[in-house]
Parts: sequence; C-alpha cells; structure tokens
Amino acid sequence: MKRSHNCGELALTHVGNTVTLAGWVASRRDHGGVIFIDIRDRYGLTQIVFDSEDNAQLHTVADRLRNEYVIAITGKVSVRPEGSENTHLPTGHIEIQADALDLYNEAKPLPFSVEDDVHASESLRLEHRYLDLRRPKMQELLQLRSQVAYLTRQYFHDQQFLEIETPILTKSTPEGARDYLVPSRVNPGEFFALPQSPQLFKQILMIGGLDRYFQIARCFRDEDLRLDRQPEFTQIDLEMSFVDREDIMSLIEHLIRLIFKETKQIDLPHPFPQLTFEESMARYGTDKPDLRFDLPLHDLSAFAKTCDFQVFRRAVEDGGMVKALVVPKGTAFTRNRIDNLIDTAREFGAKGLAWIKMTEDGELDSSIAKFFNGQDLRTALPAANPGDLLLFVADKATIVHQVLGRLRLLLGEELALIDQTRWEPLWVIDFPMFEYDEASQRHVALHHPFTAPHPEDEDLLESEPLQAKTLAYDVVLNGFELGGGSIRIHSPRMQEKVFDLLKISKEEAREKFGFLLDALESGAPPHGGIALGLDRLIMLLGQTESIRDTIPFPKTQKAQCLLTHAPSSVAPEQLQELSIRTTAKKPATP
RNA sequence: GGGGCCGUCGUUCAGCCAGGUUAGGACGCCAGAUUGUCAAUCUGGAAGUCGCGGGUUCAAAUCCCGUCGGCCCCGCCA
Repeated sequence: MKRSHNCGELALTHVGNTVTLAGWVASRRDHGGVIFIDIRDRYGLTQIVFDSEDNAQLHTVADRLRNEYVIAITGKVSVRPEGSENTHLPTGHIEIQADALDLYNEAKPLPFSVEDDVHASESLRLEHRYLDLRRPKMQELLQLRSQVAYLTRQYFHDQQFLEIETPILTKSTPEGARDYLVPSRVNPGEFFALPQSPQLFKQILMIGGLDRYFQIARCFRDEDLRLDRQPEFTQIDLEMSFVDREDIMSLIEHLIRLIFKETKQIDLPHPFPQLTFEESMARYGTDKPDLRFDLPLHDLSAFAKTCDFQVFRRAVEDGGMVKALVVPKGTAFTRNRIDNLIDTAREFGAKGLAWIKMTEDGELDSSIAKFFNGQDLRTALPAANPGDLLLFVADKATIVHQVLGRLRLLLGEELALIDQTRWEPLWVIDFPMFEYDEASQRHVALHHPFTAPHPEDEDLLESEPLQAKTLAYDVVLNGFELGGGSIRIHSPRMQEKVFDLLKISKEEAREKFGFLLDALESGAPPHGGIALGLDRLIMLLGQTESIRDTIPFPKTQKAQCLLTHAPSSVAPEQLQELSIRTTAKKPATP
C-alpha cells in the first residue's frame, strides 16, 4: 500500500474518496464495537474508524494496535457524524472508515509519549531524540530552519552571490576561541583545526576575485556551553568586495526582515536603529541591549562629585563613575529583597550596591540619605519619581556597566517589564579596536585582528590604541547577539601594524597568517562581511527557550551527545596510527 | 576552575526540613468491560536496589561526606 495523501490534508472536499494514509499511531481509543485511531505524520493527524459491524476481521487487527506502531490504512473519507467534529484539528470534520491495514512495525512501550506538552526531561529527550523529533513542535522548528535556509539561499543567489564551501580541516590560529583539533595520520604530530568561522577563507575568496560569497557554514568552538551556545553551530556567512559597511548592514537587514516577514508575518523596523558601542554601554551597560524594555542607566557622576557621600565622591575622583537604575514602584521592595540585590551585585563584581527609596511624598528613605540633598538628587536624576527605588553603583566604568547592565536584565525579568510580543533589533557600531587584557598584559582585538580601523582613527592606533574605533557592526535582537561583521583590513601594511599592536611577532604572524599577508600583497580589494548565528535566529524566531531545540542532535552542557554517546574512547591501535598518546588520568576503555 | 538548582516505579511529581508502618499520586503499561471518542470512560493488576559509593545511627529516600549525570550562571566564547 502506498500513501495517496498525508495525514494533514484531508477535508470535506475529499469525502467519498478512497485514500491511503501512512504514519504512526498517535492514540487509540477503544469503545468496544468501534475503535478510533489517530494516525500522525509530519503534516498532521487524521482519525481512523474501525467498526466491528462494517469489518469485524479488521476490527480485531486494530485491537492490537498500540501507540507509535507504524501503519498504513486504506479507507473511504467520510463526514463525521453531527456533533462529533473536532474543531481543534484541521482534519476534524472528516474521518477514514478503514478497509485495509498494513502493520509496518510495532513499537515497544516508549520512555515518553510523543506530544507537544513535553513531560520528559531534556536528557531523556536527547537520549531518545528520534522520539523527541516526532513531536510536532520539534518538527515545526526544523521546518522553520529549513525554510530560513531556503530563503537565505534564494536571497543571496538573487543578489549575485556564489555559494562556496570552505574547508572543515583547516589551520589552527592563535587568538579567539579554543580550537577543536584533528590529528593528521600522514603528518605525525601535526593537527588540523576545525574552523571557528570561515573568516580567512572568505577574505581569500575576495582576494581571489569571487566578489560575493556566502555559505551556510558549520563552525566549531571548544568553549563552555550556554543556553545559546553549542560547540558546533551554524552561521549564515558572507563576504563582499568593493563595499562599505552601510552596504553590508543594509543587505543583511533586508534578509532578516525578509525572513521574519515570510516565516512569521512579523514586520521589523526599517531601518534598524543604531547605537554606538559607547552609547550602548553608557545607557544599557552591555553591547547587546534588550530594547524590549527601557530601565536605562543614569549617569550621576557630576552629582556624585559634589555630594557628601565619600564612596561616590572617591569613585569619581579616582576616574570612575556613579550610575543608577530607577526601579519603578521599587519602594515596595522589602529589605530582604534589597539585600538579595546587593548580594547579586557583589557576585557581578561590584563592591556594593547603594540604594535609596524615594517615598510617595518625595523624601529620601535610606541609611545613606543623610549624605544627600534631596533637591539636588532630584535635579540630577529627573527620571526618579515618588515610589521608585534608586540603585547605585560607584566604581570604574567597566564594573559599573557590567553590574548595572546585568541588574537591569534581572529586574526587567523579575518585574515583567519585558513585552514578549515586541521585536527590537538594532545595530551596535563603532566598536573599539582593542581592549586591554590584564591577564596577558597586552592589547587584544575586541572583534578579530582583521577588522579595519575607522579611517579617521588610524592615527590613534599608535598614540592611543584604546581610543581607536573600528568599522565593525553587530546586529542584536531582543538582547541576543545575532551576528557581527566588519570591513576588513585590505592593506598589508595595516595588517602588519595591527599584528604588531597585538604583540604578535613577525615570525608568528608569518607562520600563522603568512598566506593572508602574501595574499594581501597580491592585490586585495577592499572588502567586508558579516555572519549571522542561524541557530540563535531560529531560537528567537521559533520562540523556543534553548538553542538545543533548533539543532536536531545537540550536545549537553558537558559537550556530549546523549544519543550516540560521543565523544568516546578509541582503540589503542587508532591512537597509535595517529602517533597520539593520551595523558588523561583515567584513560577510558573503548 | 567556581556558584546555584535538580536526581524517588517506564515517565512526571509528592514524601526529605523535624530519620521509625507495606515509599504514595497522576500519566503510561497489562487484563477485562465498553458503538462516537479525540486528555475517551469504568473495574482490576503489575511495576521502585529512592543516581552511585561511603559515613552517622538500634534504624537513612530523609542527616553528613564524596562521586556521577542533567540544567542555569560566572570565568571562557578574537
């Protein structure tokens, strides 16, 4: 028996037709003389009726059916008796009167039932992913992912882009994330690295004259996992020649808007708002602000400098700052809750968290109120209203922003300030070229070492490198970094200078990036690009809470696959062939 | 490397703080009944080394220590 229709498409127009459906038994309801079976496939659910009066023999066969058996049935589409329609199902007005049944496979009782309302723990779902993938919600997410990939390919092909694959076995480079390594059997003691991104290859493609490249590229980073981070993930990656950053931002903005419109009928703003890195840090304490709620950071450094509170005054005098969050209706917070906030602020890196309640009659209520002139504070912080709670952090800028930025998010969630129906994309631009890394006592690239500096900041590179801005851009959606890119350095002299500033020696630069430097000497066009995190995009678009739901076979937080039990030990002969000996304390046995 | 939450029949939870009967509910499973259900219903039944190891105790699911696993976070993620 071969199926004539899928399980989601039959309707009143098909009544009278003889059809064949194939799929899984989703549920069985036995009424004695009549048995109802719901048959499920990717497309939907259809009710089958086995009536002992119509076909006694088939009815006894149906009696043996259990959940997740795989069957095909042939029968006549009929109208459901009046009053027994199921308006929750697209196929709820019809049913199939079964005439024949093929049982392809039985299923033993399974560890959890296939339904959207998941009762199973995530580890159980991952261990039996084949069952989990049968759930309509999971199928919907993978369908969404496929649709987005299709729209992306269509969009770039229409714009003259070439889809080009870059190597998975490639060269380990310094800087950036930890590499996944692959031993080379043919070259004992040497290793390939899996790509953290196709960065260098796509630049080489531009130098190779391909002009416009894109790829839906798998990337690998051996770092610890998070809700939105997997060790292997997928980027929508592109690079273009002879463009400026506005060209790339506009191109990718159109793609994102197209994807939201086509898949979810969501209209994103046009154009996306832009914040400089500096503005974003100053106002939200982060470079990936969630703009679905306001609760900004207020700068009170000028006021703090003149107040009597030593902690505030000294912070500013020492080159730091004082900023505040104004928590609406925060006077209702109990002392205990405020103490918890103080603890949290300390965990985030603050020395403390000062607080003042502004009472309904406009007075200051706090143990530190005596240090402040109420009128001066109200003037310095006009956003504060009676009934609000003011939270202050006084420290150097990085700490103030980090602590208040995280408190802002925490309070946004706790106070339900986030409008879940809103979509707030934005660009963050003008990132600094470098930041100073205390650990290694040197400058490190904030983006990556191939990012071009702002033309007008080139002079700052040597004099005040930390002041130099780049032609980089990040696209942020609802507080998640969706992607980032930059205009690249195309001058070999500039590239060497940047390596120099990063304290990468000439020899090391030659060894690790020689091919790029040579390529830049060969006539490199100005170029730039961007990469979007496809998994995160699907997570946001599909409104699911974890990146793991967007990946058919994800890793756990320990970077293991519960389905296949990878990674695993290998036979000693395999290691020997690769000239590898493990130093693991407990060498696992294969 | 660090902090937090969790681990009890196939599944999901209660019981743990205040140690003491036969470890309980729901879903699922099995059997029977049942001709209009779609979370079907009714009756009956089976099902647990309480993650693992050690300790305290007359007695441990419960208290203590260690360990393994899942999740969230910090560090890390150019």
